[in-house]
Amino acid sequence: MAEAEPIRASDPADFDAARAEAAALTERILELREAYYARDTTLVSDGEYDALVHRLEAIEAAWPQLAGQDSPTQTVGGGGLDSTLFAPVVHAERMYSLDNVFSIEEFREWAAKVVRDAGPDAGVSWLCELKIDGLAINLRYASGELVSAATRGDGTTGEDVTENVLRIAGIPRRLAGSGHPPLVEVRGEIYFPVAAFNELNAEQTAAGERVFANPRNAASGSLRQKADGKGARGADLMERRLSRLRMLVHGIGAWPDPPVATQSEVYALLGSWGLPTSPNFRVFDDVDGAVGFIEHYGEHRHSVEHEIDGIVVKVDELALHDSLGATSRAPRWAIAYKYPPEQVQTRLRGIEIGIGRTGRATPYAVLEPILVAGSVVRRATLHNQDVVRVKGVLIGDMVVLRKAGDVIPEILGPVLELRDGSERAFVMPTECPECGATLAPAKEGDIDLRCPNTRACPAQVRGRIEHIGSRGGLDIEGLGEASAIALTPPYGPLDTEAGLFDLTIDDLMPIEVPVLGSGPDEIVELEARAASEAAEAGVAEARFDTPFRKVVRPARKDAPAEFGPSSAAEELIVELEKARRKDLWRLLVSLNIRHVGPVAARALAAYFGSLDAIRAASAAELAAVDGVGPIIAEAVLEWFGIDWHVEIVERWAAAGVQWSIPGHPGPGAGIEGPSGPLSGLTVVVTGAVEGYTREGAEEAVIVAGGKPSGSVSKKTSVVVVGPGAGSKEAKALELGIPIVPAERFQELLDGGLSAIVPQVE
DNA sequence: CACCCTCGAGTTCA
DNA sequence: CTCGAGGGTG
Repeated sequence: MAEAEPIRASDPADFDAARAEAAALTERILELREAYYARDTTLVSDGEYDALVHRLEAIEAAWPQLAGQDSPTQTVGGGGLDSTLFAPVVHAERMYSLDNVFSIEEFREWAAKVVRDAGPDAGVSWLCELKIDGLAINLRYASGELVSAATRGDGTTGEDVTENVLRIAGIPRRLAGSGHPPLVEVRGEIYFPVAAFNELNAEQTAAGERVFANPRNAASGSLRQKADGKGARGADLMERRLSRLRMLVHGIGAWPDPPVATQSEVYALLGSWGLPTSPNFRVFDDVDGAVGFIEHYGEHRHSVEHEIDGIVVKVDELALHDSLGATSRAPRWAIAYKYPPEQVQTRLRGIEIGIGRTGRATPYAVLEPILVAGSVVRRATLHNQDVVRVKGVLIGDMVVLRKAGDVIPEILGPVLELRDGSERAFVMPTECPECGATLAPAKEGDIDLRCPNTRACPAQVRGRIEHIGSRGGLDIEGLGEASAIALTPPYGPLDTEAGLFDLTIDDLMPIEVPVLGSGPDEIVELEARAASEAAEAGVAEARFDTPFRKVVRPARKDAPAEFGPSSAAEELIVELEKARRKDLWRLLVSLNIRHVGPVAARALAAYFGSLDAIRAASAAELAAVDGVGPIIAEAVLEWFGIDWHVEIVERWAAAGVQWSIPGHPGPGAGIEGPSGPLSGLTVVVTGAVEGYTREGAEEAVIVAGGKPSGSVSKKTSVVVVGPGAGSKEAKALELGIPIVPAERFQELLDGGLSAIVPQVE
């Protein structure tokens, strides 16, 4: 294996260097290939040629936006494709590739040059369309009949995939209308819709097959399948894959004198022939319009059914195409603006275990840091040991990484081609990395392993305390992840949450945590680093942060420094004081009873009115509450059966926590929510609503008598949509559910749906 | 008993 | 955000 130089994607300064090197490599490889295939000349050894290709692959792995379908790593001779399987087809007119730009600045430079070259009198308009991440295809029609469908290949010669293309929905064998030219080539892109691509990869994973790195590879792989001795299962699978492909056309070739003057008219013509054209294109007569288009789709890449890896900008006037001409590779009248990639490859350095607040052991991937969709990712969850096995990743693998829903990093699978034998399998540890207890399944046959040391495992105590402070719990400002770390062993005094409300400023002041970074599982590493740094500097001790203490008076030469509480410490004590009288349901959530989150807790609190009543209830009485079934009832009973749990309740009560709803008439009463303008309505709030936090908006819905919900379904009555809304708005439209703009949220709260509906389209 | 909702839990980074 | 699983309903 040609072990390439380490390449870092996070350094933008390196990008230009990588791009230049990739261009040079591409040129050299194509030159060697041309000599080999066309002139039967071997200029370098096979080994040297392979080294060049590997180097290019390594660069493309680090900067996927450099890997286009015309890269030598993608075309004949690069990926070990067996081109003999498909008959070669010589395109009637050469299929060009496009030059790329990677910034608005470069795009403007290109546009300025086009305007200059077009001449002073030419009015240039810009046709902008989405660059589909798919596979370029050339359809040849003779007098309206499809005679062949071929891949792009090297631009001159492609592969005949007519058989398979004919099974793709929407590609006509015979063009609609009449007056077709004796010969025309229609250029387009075959692609996998994103939803189908995700399904396909899930199926591949389940079947133990390799995942496709991107929709382009998936489209290519599907289209190159051969119907042969694979049996009924193979044929069926092939049919299923082909039926999921789609195509959009975006150009013509080999037609010397088309009866149109602009590219946009070409699209209208193609549409009239019954060919699928994209609805998402626009023509602008100034460059700013094109820039706006590029920026718009940069933010809405997921609002179309196919993957977009950029925007193609073409000069609309066909006359200018001729006068501008082309270089040897690409036309001068079109350019591809490439967005940064959302799917990348990086090295899997290791797999470690995290312990959650319920004790569940979760393996997560430690990755070579890499830039994906706008942020540097270092870790990604692997859920459990089964998922690790199913994904088939080994420690040391290059892995394909993406951000699911643009947020959560997800490992899709290993890049098998880049294995060199040094990778090793992950072995699930048998001991809790935080407390050393033996991990075991909670029940016979469970996949998840758990740390059984519920009471004392520092990771679990820390997790529970963080949960208590969270928005869905007691919502204590100043009690987040960092404070939870500081308050629990090995740094703080809380070995369980029972003592939370007994904390005083004096307890907080002595706390010290290692100064570097944050994050529970990095602590060990950080301590080591802090210690070694301290040793190097000749200091006796590692450097520590004191989150709850600050120097009040600087030390004079011979006097010791004086300390006082930090504002964080004072805030925490004040917030804890306030928390003692928060709603009963919040206190219930804070007990960390399994399956009891904000919703179940609200139901229980409203029905019973006090913790004593809940504690006194039988399983049947608990399950009588709407939204509570046998499992939750059993979890509640079990929770109260454990001594140290009861101790939490008692110590909190002794510290002034109010375990009841004042004025509640007793069990069984008070099940009616407040009635108001929104009675009986289920309301989903998505995006930003001015004047409200998400929590606050939900609270407001409850006060108005409505039921807030996080997901849109048939049962949803109305969806409030603010700026930044995502898939929920689309879902609401799909289901025909009324949508209310955020500005009118207040009207909705005051007057109910009837105040809004007559004015909603 | 087979659905379809909804809820809970885990999760990443700025 | 996504997954899996609890709970309610036809």
